[in-house]
Order: sequence, then structure tokens, then C-alpha cells
Amino acid sequence: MTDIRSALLGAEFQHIAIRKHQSLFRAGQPVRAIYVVERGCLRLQINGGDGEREIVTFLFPGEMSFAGLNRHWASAYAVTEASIAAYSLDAFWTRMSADPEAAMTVLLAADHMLEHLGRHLQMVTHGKALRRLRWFLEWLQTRDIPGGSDAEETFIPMSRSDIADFLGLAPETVSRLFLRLESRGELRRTGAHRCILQLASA
Amino acid sequence: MTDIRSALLGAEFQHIAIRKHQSLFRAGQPVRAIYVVERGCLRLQINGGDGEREIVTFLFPGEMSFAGLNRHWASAYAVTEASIAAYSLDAFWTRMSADPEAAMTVLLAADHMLEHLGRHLQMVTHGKALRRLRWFLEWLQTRDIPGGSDAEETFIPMSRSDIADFLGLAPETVSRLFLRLESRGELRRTGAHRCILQLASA
DNA sequence: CGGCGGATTGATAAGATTCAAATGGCGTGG
DNA sequence: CCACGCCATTTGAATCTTATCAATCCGCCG
Repeated sequence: MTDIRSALLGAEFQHIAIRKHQSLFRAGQPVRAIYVVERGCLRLQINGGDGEREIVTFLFPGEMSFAGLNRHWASAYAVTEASIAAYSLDAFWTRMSADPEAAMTVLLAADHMLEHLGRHLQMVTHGKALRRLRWFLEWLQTRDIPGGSDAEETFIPMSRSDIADFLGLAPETVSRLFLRLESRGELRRTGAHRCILQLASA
Repeated sequence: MTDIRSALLGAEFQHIAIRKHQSLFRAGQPVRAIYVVERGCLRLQINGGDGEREIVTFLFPGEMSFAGLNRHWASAYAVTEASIAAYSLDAFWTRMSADPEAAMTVLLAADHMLEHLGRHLQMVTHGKALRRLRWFLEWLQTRDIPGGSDAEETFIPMSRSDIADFLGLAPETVSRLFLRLESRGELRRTGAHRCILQLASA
């Protein structure tokens, strides 16, 4: 069992619907619940002083919000309209105690998140801008987000600024990189938020 | 209980001693054990193609090696001579199942690690070089590593390259930044690997 | 059919990297 | 205990990438 939803199956939860740009929780707040995305896309971000915004990750259906178990260390916002399953902390910990296998699943999920952050860190610190964008697009592709008109097409739900703040670039640079990838024949844009990838890989 | 060692207290483990630059495990290998640092300092790193090296984090006494539960997604090397407690995977999972509180402790530790990686990511993506080094030195200071001649002195066990690969900079840049911090009066070097900090904070 | 915000394009400048060379510290062996 | 040699660190100058500032374009929604 490696699926969070199965691990928490049967535990009480509430459905939450949030609109684009609305926040699910904010950094610093005490954690009331554990959230699992059901539909849509969230961004997990850390806000710095002067409006600087680091997007730690984007969350897609089936993924759990790992951003604190006592107090949130990041904020969550909806990138698109989304629906979320909220398990109360009580229900969560009760399940963790009662079902070792569920605990194991959550631990494995946390480890996957750590691995992902590790790669993210690697790309951002040791990769040039173009390589970062390639990596991001490939990652998006594997998420297989519903929204493309066909299987070939990759849907990019977030804005250029979101991508920029995820990759540690300026939005203008992201825009220029899309152009560069397109002129190299590595992708074809079929809209501002959808494209067809032909990456030869990073 | 928030200490990993207490959580695993009583579980069987082996002492491992490793010398400087020796590896404890390598990325890709199956995980044989869960390691807790007892003495010394390790670096957790991801190796890229052409010898590029991203140091995800440094591990100090009391910290656990979160780098995969099935297969290591990073390698661990000794920054200094170190001694490690190795808990077999069996012993680890047995304890996790039997003792919900231990599982909770490990989950909290994983969450702390996630939080730390989040901040790391933030600094590296949205901070200028000088701010990154400040942040690193402050972080080191809070680790309170044994080795300084007195309480004022901060011991820096790792090389400039290690710092560079941790912060996503060139070693030369790190060197220049030390100079800059010193000329600004924010630190005083009392040796290549020890200094006294007077940071006004980032 | 506006109008508005996100996306793109252009020109310039700042910051960090790179390559190259000199210096220094540390451990080793005599 | 001292001298030597090696490797890490530091310093210097030129280059390159990406950020920044500014203006325009485009698409989407009312």
C-alpha cells in the first residue's frame, strides 16, 4: 500500500472546496487537519520578506500536504479551483497508532517528498535555467494532470510567475526559456497553458 | 518525546565508525539500516553527471539519515571522522509498529527535515550569495557543534567546497564572501575552520 | 467591445562563474 | 622537531548568465 488515500480509508474527513488563489492554510497557523488533494492543484509556498515567494512544491490529486504536523511551515494556495479531503489531526493520529501499515505508508510518502525536494534542490542549485525548466516540464508530464485535450498534450495549470518562483528564476526568464525550447524543437506550445513536449531529456 | 534516540531506545543497533571522506551508503543502494549520527558530521549528497555534487544537508549528532526507506536516493559521506548507530530495517519497522509514539517521533523528525529543506530551497532560490552564507553560518551556530575552543567560537567542520555545493555557489565565491563578511565586521576568522560570528541576522 | 492582468520582448546592468595563479596550512616523513 | 610537499584556500581578471526595468502584446472575462 503506497497510496495515502487507501491508508486513511475509512477515517472521517470533510470535503473542502476552494477557489483559484484562495488559501487553504497559512504558514505559522496551528495545524488543524491533514489535507489530501482530490481534484485540482495547490501550491505550497514560503513567503519571504519583500513579497518574495518560494514555491516548495505543487500538489496534485492523491498527494498529502506535508507542511507541518504541529504548526504549518508553509502556506497552501489553490492554483486552480480544487477540492480537498481534510482529516482532523485526531483522526489522523488515531489511525497512525492503530494501523502500523498506514503509518508506514505515510512515512514512505514523507520520504518521497524528501526525495523530490532533494532533486528540486539539486536542479535549482546546480542547473542552468534551461535545464531547470526542462526538469520541471518533465516532472509535470509525469504527474499526468487532467486538462490536456489528448494524451500527447501536457497541461500547465500554473502561471509563469508560479513556475519562476518554483525554479528560482524571473518570470521574464521563464518566458524566454519557453521560446528557446520551442525554437529548439523541444516543445510546441498549443496555448499559454498547454504544450506538447518532445524533450530529449535533460 | 522528540528525540530519535529515545524513540529507538532499546532497539538493537550496531556501532559503525567511519573515517573522513569515507561513505556510509551510496545513492541507489538498497537500504539496509536506519542510521543515527552519534559523533562527527556527515554530508548527504546527490551526485549529478559531470561530478556536480549537491549537498542536501549536513547531519550532526542525534540526527537520522532520511535518504530513502527502500532505496537510498542520496549518498552519505563522513565530513569528519564519525561514529554512527545503525538500526536494522527490521528492528526499525518492528519498533514503528509496536510503538505508535516512536512512529510519531520519526514522523515529526521527517517533518522537521522537510521544513529545513524548504528553507534551504528558499535561500538558494531567492537569496543572493551573501545572504545564503549568513543563513548557513547561523544554522551551523544553532547546531552547536563540539570543537570550538569556547562557547563564542563556531566550528565549521566542512570544506569551502562542501559549503559551496550546499549553497549552490562556486568555492571561490564562498571564499570571497567570508572576506566580505569579515570586512563588514560580521565575523572574525580564528582559523580556516573556526570563527566568531557577530551577524546582525539575515 | 473595452479593459485588465498575465505574458512576451527588448536593452542594460549586476552578480556570480570560470580560468589562472599565488598563497597558506596541515600532515607526513625524515 | 623541522622541512617538505600536497591540497585547500585565497586572490585576480575576464566572461557569461540571468535579473531588472520598461514597454508592448495577447487572451480572457465581463
